Amino acid sequence: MSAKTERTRARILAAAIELFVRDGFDQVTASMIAEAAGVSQMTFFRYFPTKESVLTDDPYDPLIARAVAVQPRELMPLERARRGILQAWQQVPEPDNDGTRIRMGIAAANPRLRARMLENTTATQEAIAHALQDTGVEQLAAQCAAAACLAVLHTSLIDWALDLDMNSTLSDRVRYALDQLTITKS
Amino acid sequence: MSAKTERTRARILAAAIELFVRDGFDQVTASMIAEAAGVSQMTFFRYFPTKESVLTDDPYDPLIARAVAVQPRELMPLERARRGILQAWQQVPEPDNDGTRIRMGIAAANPRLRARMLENTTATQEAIAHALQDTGVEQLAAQCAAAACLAVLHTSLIDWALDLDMNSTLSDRVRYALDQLTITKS
DNA sequence: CGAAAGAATATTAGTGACTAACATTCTTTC
DNA sequence: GAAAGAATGTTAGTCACTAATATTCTTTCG
Repeated sequence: MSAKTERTRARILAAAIELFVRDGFDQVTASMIAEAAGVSQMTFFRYFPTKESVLTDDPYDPLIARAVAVQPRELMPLERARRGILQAWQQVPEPDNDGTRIRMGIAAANPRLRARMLENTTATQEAIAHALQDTGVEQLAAQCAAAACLAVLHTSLIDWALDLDMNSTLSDRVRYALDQLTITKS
Repeated sequence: MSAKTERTRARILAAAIELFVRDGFDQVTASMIAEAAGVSQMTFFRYFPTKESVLTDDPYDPLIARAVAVQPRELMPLERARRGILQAWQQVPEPDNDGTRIRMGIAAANPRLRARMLENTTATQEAIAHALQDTGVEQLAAQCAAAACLAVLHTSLIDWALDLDMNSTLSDRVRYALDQLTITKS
């Protein structure tokens, strides 16, 4: 119910990553992963609903919405979303540079997987938008602010995952990326 | 090579839309569309590489990149991308409220299709980002500006497609949405 | 300890989105 | 009006994913 389940899951995930790295995501079939992990194809899909979910399932952030809701109401919607995400992000530990970064790197290199990752942020986007709307922001404005911030967050994640030289930390990039949303035109 | 081809394509498209509207995207198979259009399943895939592409293929944007590249270099990257998209958009005719809007409405209601639409903007995003980088903008900054603008554009398209009351035109919304990216904080 | 309950897994078979290979039927052109 | 070339059909196959049912662990409790 738990110990074995977790071991199996870990085995499948490790086998999948290894094959993806070696042969490329599209060249690897679900059956190949299953065989490498010593389970049946059926079992693979019990642990991961889709082949893509091996890479793109990330239990992102329910706390972002709360951080957005708390921002001062005088600010413009975009600025409130921006600051909320920034604050929420600082409370999250820097992701381990082993697993997460490798998985993100594979996903970042594949357009379909990138789109999938963005799709997974839909819930967060809705949550942010609703938090803004609850304090009087118009619907389209709220959706746009949320979408822009998450797009930028997503972009910085990809940039980090693809930067093999590891020039700076992820949170540095997130901060920098979110700053791009500030137009400081004189 | 042309007359017949176009007629066939139109027949397939019309049949697909009708079935999608009646039964829902996921309930309709490619074979059903083919049969309704009086062609073989093979022929369907010759005209539309994927079932999703019936709805999500939009030859929008090669001109956007050019419009971005032309913007004054003194402006911040985000502002340049924003104005470029805005100008490019104004040169495009308001989409016919029949076909386009119905198709977009179906796509907007389905998370997988929304992701597909976003994926299709990848090329445009790269083009915008490169146009900015060619004038000295840093890579991550350029990518962020492009991603934010396209996310907002995408958001306004969805909003328009799902607004059954048709309160305002698409270009009105695009303008409004892009304006959200301007933080006019004192 | 040992059997019954419950979870995890395997097997088999099927659907639906696509693709490749090849044959066949238009259309066009000279 | 036939030859060249394009569009279409047929057949068969792969791969992601699902449903149903059988089977093998694990656990737990008497």
